[in-house]
Amino acid sequence: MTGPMIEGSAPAERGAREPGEANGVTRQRNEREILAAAERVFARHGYRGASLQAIAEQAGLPKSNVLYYMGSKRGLYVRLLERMMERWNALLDDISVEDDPAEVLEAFIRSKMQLSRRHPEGSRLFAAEILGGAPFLQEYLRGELRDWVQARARILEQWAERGLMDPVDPVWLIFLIWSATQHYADFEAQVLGITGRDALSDSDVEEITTFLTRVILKGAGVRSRDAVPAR
Amino acid sequence: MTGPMIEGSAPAERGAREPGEANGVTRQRNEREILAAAERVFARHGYRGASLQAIAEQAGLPKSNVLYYMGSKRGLYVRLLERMMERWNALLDDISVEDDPAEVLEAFIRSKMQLSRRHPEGSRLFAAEILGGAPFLQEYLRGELRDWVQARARILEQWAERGLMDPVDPVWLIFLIWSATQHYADFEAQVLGITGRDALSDSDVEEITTFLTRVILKGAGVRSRDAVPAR
DNA sequence: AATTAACCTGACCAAACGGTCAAGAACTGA
DNA sequence: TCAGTTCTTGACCGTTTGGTCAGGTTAATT
Repeated sequence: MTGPMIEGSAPAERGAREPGEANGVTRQRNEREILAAAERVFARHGYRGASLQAIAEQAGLPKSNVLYYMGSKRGLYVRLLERMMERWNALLDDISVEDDPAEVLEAFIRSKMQLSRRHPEGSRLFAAEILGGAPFLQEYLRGELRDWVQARARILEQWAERGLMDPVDPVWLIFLIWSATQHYADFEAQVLGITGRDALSDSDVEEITTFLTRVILKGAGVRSRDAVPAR
Repeated sequence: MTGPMIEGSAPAERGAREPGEANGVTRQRNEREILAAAERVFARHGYRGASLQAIAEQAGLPKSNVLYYMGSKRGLYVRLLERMMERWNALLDDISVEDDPAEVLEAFIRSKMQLSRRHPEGSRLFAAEILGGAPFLQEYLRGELRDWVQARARILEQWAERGLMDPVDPVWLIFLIWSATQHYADFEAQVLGITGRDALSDSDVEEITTFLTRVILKGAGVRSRDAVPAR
């Protein structure tokens, strides 16, 4: 465990950076290809089940080349997790008690849904990590993410106190939104199998988002500050 | 692919069965131990990531013995999936349009929640299988399970027509219940990390069940046939 | 006491695993 | 042109993988 959570995560500060661009360009292209391939393979098979050989093949490179850029399997995996956490942290970063509950909750559902849709592999990678007991993310869960949830829970509580929504447990409510949206990435195979679709279209996603917004907001008794119940 | 979904699943029809009971007892005990250990390991690492060595260690047996009883890794995995599907199929097997929507939906949420609680490893095993693209369960999803969902969706639609609930898409509603309940098994590590608990107690589960029932039923506009809004 | 079936397991196998390394190819700025 | 860096990759290493097998122990049946 030589530096967990950081290991192979700072590709910028190594060697010279100024020398033109060409080598930087090559590195960028290959790293992008490797990260994309690795995200798919890790998402599908989990950390242990993924093989560098499979990742290399999907990236169209020899295995040695993957190790040249990423250092180790562990480092590659950690780097993917960190990238996904960054995407997650960008979500709903600034909300306050003064905001409109309906607007905020709809924005939360909508942006979470889009995160699952834009990065389905990353979403599944995260799910696989948690499913396996979160060996790499335990600190993050008990620290950063916990604070994130607690802060938003407090706001929900204050909304409830002001009568803007029912006095439901805010943490359970956040988990409800979380699971409902996460489901469409993680359980995609099940959703497609049951609905008989090949893929979810944009309009499917829009329909599901509207459905979730309506049911969850109504279920939590959210009253919009303006009488308009969200477009 | 020599006989998918069936392979190692009929241990009864082999050799003699009548000869007393002692050998049958040994077999039962060892198989139980192996299945339990395998469920844990497969749930944690997925099919590819799980090793027979790890399973054998957890079961307290040499690797050869595991193979003696289970034949192959594939067969063992399939057998676990089938066992989990049986548990699932026992859920909410007989409902009709004449039933009370509130009662049925609460029973669904409650029994699904208990399934996740009673068999968390099996639940995670199933999740890992779906997460990996459901290579072993595709037929099941597109067949049996699809029919199961469609049948229940039709009943929900009829309830909506009779004005017993809002005209929401019944399939999305089933997925919502599914994801919300599944979450507490699959994302247990996250739930515990964020809430700062060591484990979910019975009363936690009861509280969550009540919360989910209230929010989802209210959100779907379910009106109990009797005016009583579910105990 | 002898037979037979069930159970047990260490030794072994080819393949795949993550990772190392040296040697060369390709491109860089001077 | 040339030194210097980055990039590329096949060969290789020790370990682990799923699976086989022969030879053994144990226990019920005759």
